[in-house]
Amino acid sequence: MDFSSTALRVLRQVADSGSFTAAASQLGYTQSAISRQAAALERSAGAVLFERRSDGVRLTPAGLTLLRHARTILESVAAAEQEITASAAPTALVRLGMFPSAGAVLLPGVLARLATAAPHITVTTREGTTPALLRALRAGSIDIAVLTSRPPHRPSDGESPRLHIEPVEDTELLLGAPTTGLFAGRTAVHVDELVDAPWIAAPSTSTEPLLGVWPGLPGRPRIVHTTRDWLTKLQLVAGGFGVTTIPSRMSAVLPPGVSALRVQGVPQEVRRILTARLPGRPEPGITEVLRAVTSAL
Amino acid sequence: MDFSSTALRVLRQVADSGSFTAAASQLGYTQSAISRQAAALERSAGAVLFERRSDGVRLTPAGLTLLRHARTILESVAAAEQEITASAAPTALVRLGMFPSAGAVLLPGVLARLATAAPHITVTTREGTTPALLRALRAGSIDIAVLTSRPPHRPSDGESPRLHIEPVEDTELLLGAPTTGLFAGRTAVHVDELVDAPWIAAPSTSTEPLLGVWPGLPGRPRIVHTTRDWLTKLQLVAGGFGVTTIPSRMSAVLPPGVSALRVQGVPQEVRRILTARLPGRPEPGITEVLRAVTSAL
DNA sequence: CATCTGGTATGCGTAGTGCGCATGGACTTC
DNA sequence: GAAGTCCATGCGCACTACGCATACCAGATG
Repeated sequence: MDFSSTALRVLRQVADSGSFTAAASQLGYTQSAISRQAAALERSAGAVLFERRSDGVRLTPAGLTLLRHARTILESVAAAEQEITASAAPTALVRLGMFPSAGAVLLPGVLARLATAAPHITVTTREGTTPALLRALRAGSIDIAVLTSRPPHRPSDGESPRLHIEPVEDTELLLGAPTTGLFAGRTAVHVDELVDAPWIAAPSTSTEPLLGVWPGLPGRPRIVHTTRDWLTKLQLVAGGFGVTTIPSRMSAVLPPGVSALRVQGVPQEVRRILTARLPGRPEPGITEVLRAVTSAL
Repeated sequence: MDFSSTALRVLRQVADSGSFTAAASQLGYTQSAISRQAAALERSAGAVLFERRSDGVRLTPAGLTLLRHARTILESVAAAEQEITASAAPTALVRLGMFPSAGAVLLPGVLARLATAAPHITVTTREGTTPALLRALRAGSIDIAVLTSRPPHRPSDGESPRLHIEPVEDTELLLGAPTTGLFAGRTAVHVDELVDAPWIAAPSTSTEPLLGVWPGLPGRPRIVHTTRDWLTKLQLVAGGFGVTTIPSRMSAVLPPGVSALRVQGVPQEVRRILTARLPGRPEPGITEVLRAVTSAL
């Protein structure tokens, strides 16, 4: 019989929320994850803890028993956390989440700016997709999310609490192509030249609009490599193995052998960079970091 | 900040034992595992908890703080366990650990015997290597270990507590070969016929004496397939893709196409089957299962 | 009844974690 | 300095956690 504190938190939240789905959105997980956590908890407790009903979940007697202990355990955990972190250095911590290419193109600028403007702030970062970052934000595991969106820039999702969203900059999607070869010496290409191009894309989950390939091309694109890592992508392009899309700000950090080209013959592809945070008055450190993100661009 | 109860148990045991190594053997882990658990615990607590000294480990102030809370948390966990299992059915549970091929050749017999002789006993089983089973036994996560040993049958390991070990049966190692083909119609082979045979072995960790290949053959054996699974092994043999060693008791459950042959020209290879349990007077359920194991053979 | 709208379970694929094995470095003891 | 402690760590493997997509189920609504 072995419990992790996350499992106990799940139990508590399910008890408080009355359903797996609600608990999931409170905790920043998907419903699937909560369902499995619940099943695992029952397995490790050796008893049925949840009574699944058509309108949600209620705790069985065994579940209520465990809940009682879970609350005291979680209190102890919180107390321990309190005591231990109290003795540590009191530097302000801001947890930043951002879309993957932000790490290369704007994180260094943000950190550099903060190092002089607000050296007492410690920034930790993590990467993620837009939905993952929004979940993390609502769950309180990050303080700021740096996102991209494509037009039309509707308010991302309709869940509550409404997030405080602020546009930072509109940027243009460009084509990353080998400096030598087919497009050598050019500064732009026509979209018709791309229909049969070999693309280097991100692994897609069939739900996302296929990152890395120019949007709206007719037919099925010819994807020759897939990788999540930007350095890999760019080195593949430099090696002449394909082309990929790049945000315009990334042209500042392209390795030798890769050129950024505009694409003509179609309307500009605009990507908006924006920040999201929970509503209400932010802590001063968060404001400081938001300012650094805005001005680093 | 997220703690699993195993991590807290590790903390407590390290505090009580005074070293990672001692805690490891108490808890049935390797030293390596404890070292990593400790590092992970420090990472998740965000503080240095252990002071590594040349003669062991002592807790830092932060470690002592967490230890205090860990004890109360573990008490709550134990209390929860108590309450929940108290309301469950009071069937005796015996946890059996055994070497891999025992599952096929003797577990069915043991369970059948128990079903009539002691139907109130619930038996759970797991497989493992001899050292893993001995660790589990000492750690209290299994009640009985069913092991094999090869001569000389020395007392397995010298650690304390001394285990209560009882031989069950001596059995002979045989050769599993395709019924048709090179050895068709034979009941025995000479060891010289095996020097260039294609072997189907278990994946070896270079520390074990290479299971599945006849021991003591000159030269390096020609291993054509490796698998841990007995059914796979036997089906490969049946298909004529190689030969392997089998314990003599398994000849009762060989699939069609596989024959068990004696090996001549060398002394019999004897494998002893034995049971191990912690010393002292065993619970009645354990005695019952031990008796079933002995008499099922 | 058909359908829709809440809910939970589950197959699948992937990234991450836990752990054993082997080894290496630091320190103590003889 | 040789041997015996101890802890840390690279490697490989199996397992787990989780997200996505989908299936399924019960009650409300047409």
